[in-house]
Amino acid sequence: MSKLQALEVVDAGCCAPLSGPTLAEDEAAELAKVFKALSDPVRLRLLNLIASSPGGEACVCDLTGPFDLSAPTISHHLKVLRQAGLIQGERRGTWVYYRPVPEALTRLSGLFALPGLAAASA
Amino acid sequence: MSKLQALEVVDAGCCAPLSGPTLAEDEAAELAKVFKALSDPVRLRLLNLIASSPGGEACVCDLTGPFDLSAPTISHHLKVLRQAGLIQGERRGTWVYYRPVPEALTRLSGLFALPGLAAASA
DNA sequence: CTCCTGTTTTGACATCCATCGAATCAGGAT
DNA sequence: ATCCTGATTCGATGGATGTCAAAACAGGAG
Repeated sequence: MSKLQALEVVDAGCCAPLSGPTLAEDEAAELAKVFKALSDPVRLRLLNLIASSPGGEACVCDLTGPFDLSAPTISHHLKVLRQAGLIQGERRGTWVYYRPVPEALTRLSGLFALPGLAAASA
Repeated sequence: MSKLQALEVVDAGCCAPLSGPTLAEDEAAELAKVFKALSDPVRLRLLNLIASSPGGEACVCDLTGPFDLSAPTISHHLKVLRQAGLIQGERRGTWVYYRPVPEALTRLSGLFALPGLAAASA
């Protein structure tokens, strides 16, 4: 049980846009978990910090500083993001490094694609 | 105050991807509200029903049936989606019709765009 | 081995949220 | 005017969630 990259979210249908065919109840429930993980400002900033880090990964030790929160709280938020399948962690010696899961992000991107629209800026 | 399309969410920066430059605290807070609105299975299905309706809009009277929930609860969820700027409502006579706000959806789509990736399927 | 540092888990607590019934508002019909 | 139906708001309640301190775990250094 020391696997840090375990995803607990079932990988349901990948790319059907929200404006597509009817969303099944279990698909909706599964997607809701992902959005719940994103529904906290701290987790959003954590994901942003990780995704924008050079090398595509960030050490937990660098993620605690930017916040006025205790280490357990940061660890809790990282766990939520991990269980949502948005990030994955790896231990290297003393430190743990997190990186985004690209498939999860691109999947979300496709979710909001609109049928007729190519790109609507502002 | 009978305006049903009032958006209470400040329209912060439109399209900077999550993997882009550092997310400011207030941007993160504002975005978190939007994701919180999406973090409920019922609201996800409501948005899906609305977005996939012929004519791009759906009557509230048609949104109550698919759920085993009371009308006040559905109304509550619609209000949350509305206040997040994801849908907008209009009263026509006895009935109220909701439609998605395209800019809100395309903005979210851009959020998850990955720097190097054009499109990663599956 | 014993420390020490980084990270996660545990347990508790305050706050928030989804849901309901009852009441209220909006608008058409009689 | 009075009714009736659709939709929202109000008030209450059980359950989920963010936060912390304390404890436990992981791994390197002395």
